[in-house]
Amino acid sequence: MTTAARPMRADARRNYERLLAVARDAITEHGAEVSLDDIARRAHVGPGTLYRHFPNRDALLAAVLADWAEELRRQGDELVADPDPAGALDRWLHLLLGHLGTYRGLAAAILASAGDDESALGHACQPMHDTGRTLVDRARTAGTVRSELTAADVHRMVHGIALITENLPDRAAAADRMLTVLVAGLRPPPDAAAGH
Amino acid sequence: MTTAARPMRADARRNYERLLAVARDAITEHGAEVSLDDIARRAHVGPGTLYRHFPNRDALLAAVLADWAEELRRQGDELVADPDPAGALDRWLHLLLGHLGTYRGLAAAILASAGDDESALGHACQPMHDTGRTLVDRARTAGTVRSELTAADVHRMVHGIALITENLPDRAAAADRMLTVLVAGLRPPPDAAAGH
DNA sequence: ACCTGAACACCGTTCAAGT
DNA sequence: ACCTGAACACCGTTCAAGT
Repeated sequence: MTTAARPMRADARRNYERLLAVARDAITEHGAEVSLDDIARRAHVGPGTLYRHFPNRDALLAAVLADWAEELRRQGDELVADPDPAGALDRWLHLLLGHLGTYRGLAAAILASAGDDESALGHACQPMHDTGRTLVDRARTAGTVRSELTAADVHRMVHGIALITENLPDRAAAADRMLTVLVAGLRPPPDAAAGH
Repeated sequence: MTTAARPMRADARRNYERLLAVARDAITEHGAEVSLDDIARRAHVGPGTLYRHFPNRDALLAAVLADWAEELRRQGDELVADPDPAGALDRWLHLLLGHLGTYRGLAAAILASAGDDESALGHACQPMHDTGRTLVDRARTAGTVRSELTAADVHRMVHGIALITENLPDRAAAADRMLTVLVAGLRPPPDAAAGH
């Protein structure tokens, strides 16, 4: 569902598609905070046309990320079906961190929109958050995640790692080191292992 | 050293002090990304006067944070003198995280300025980074921090926790939970404990 | 030596006028 | 129904003119 199902005038549809393609390129090149004016200019439409199709930056991001979110949801479903709670969660966090590295500024945008029902981006990322909740809750029940942690805590920390590594020259390696720390730290301390 | 030692014309000094006081209030209220124009207006000076005293936002932040950085350096020195490597590092990370929560946007600003020699803020935070490096290196040598981690990794992760918690309603509690995860994850895995 | 504030090049956003 | 682009209220930053 890359495009809306509702019929659209031919020129409007062309503008919509062009804006989406241009936005994807612009965000790839300059990050999620790229100038909306710039996108409109590059798509050869007035700023008003961009706003007609995408009432705010979040809506545009949500549209650009539709396939991105769908792919993450699909892979998340597979992990939810995986019988190993600890392994599935670890793989999910790796997957999530990798996906968050797709565009600069992405982790910050998603973090800011999380839980905001008004935000199109928050809505687009709901399946992702649901997957995380399922996997964290299951791992906590299985005793491989500290009891005091919420799923939101864990997701937020992965977003944090994406945030603080996105401008590093050795981005991927640094992110891996930090995710290893996070994953190790999630485990309950040894003396509490039998408490559940 | 809240003010420069170089002599200054009386009216210039008044403007400097007023800008600093207004900036501190404005940053307390609206975060580190508050409008510089707004600060100039509230201090009853033209924007040019603000720029004359503080050539950019980083310079203003560095001036506002002078006492902040000094206090952190002082407490860091005490911890460097502490004979317990693991305990001193843990207390330092708690201290740092608490200090980063003083102003919204502070962690992001410091993170962006870290290692930039042109940045006044980067310069102001150098003692803080040095303290962290000393404490992390010592703990790593003592075998209580994973060998692959750099001091920058650890500091960055603390900044990340400050970043992702700064807008939460239960900011302090969430930050504590996350720091516990980080501190636990820093430890080398059990099977590598004897490797050093 | 320092201050002032107009001016510039940008933003995001809105909206009256067009087709 | 949709597009256009001028207009508005903001930015950060610079600089010629004042004192």
